[in-house]
Amino acid sequence: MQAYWQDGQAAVSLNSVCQRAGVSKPSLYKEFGSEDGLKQAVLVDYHQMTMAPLYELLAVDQPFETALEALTTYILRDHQEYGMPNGCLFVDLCQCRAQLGELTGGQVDELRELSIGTYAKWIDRAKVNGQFKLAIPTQTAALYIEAQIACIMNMQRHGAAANEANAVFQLALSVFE
Amino acid sequence: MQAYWQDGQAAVSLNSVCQRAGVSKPSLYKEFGSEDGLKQAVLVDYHQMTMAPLYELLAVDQPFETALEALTTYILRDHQEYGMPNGCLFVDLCQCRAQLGELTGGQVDELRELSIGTYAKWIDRAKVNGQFKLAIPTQTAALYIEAQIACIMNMQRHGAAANEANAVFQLALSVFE
DNA sequence: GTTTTTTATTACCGATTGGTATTAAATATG
DNA sequence: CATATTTAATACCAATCGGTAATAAAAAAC
Repeated sequence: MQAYWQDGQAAVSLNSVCQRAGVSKPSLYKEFGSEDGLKQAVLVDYHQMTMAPLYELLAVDQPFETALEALTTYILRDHQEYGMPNGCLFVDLCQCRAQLGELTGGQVDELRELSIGTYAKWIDRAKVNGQFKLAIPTQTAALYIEAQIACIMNMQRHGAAANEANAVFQLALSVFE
Repeated sequence: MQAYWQDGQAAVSLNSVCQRAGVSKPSLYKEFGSEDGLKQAVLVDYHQMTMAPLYELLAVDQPFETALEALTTYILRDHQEYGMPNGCLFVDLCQCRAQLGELTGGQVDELRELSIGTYAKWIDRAKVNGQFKLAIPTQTAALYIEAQIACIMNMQRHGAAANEANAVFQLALSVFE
């Protein structure tokens, strides 16, 4: 996960993974079956570690504005502080969707649906509570949030200054205020 | 250019380029020196064809709102109609910046500066004319525009429905209204 | 303590990568 | 027409890719 996250999934070979993990190639194949299987397993782990917490955050019953702030704080937290590479492994995988194997590709699709569905539910709740004032379809808003998160993850990974990325993200989310 | 644009620069080998172009490998090397040289040349061409027109659009002396509409129209035009692949070759290269060679990487940096600089000049002009009301640094706004364009190009390339991508982009640019 | 069974390693597979030396074809010169 | 010169294609290079068969080491069973 560390290697894929840090160097970009497409730039990391199986050989280098084995070398880095101090594991022989047949051992890795015994465990994951194929490169595709490894990537899928990594993605599931990554999702559990870094994305699931965000969904829980949005499931909490609190004012839309408060949740929006919590989301912003979570997304813009300094990865380095937690010993994590910049950027987002999931975003990286989404962008290379066409080059992925069956397992990883399917997992990506599944998690994208989950992601957008979570945003949509959150927004629908806010609409019911009268806290979401914008007159746009829920789906559009959900896609917008997903896109903006991906956008900022790309900026962070590309090495953009933290304050610049933060400013861009806050500007993007200001449409909801 | 067609191959890189359509399939993603990283997924296209030199061999396949030669095969596709009906050119032998030594001939290609005579012309471009290396894969790095080919990609740089492709990028320069791509920029001239699809990005330079946008800059010219922003250089025209017209109200900010009008230019914003022109920008939106240009960005959201249907690529298929013009026989172009979806997405943006430049955005693709930016996202793989770390994996690029010296020539292509340098060219990417140069064109990114040009791109952001162009947006910044446009916004500064709008500020002087009192047409840009938002109280944010020019650099932030320029980065924001670049990010939103990249964002929508990614959506288009990923196969998002045109109306969804359009809605997201228009929502993003609505912060300037 | 010897034999079986499991575990993990080395060494290899064909395919493909970017890149070139060598050779054949075509053009220009005499 | 024959020779020199340029142009381009075939055939090859080492390195690396994902993946696996053969084999050595360790653990379990007797």
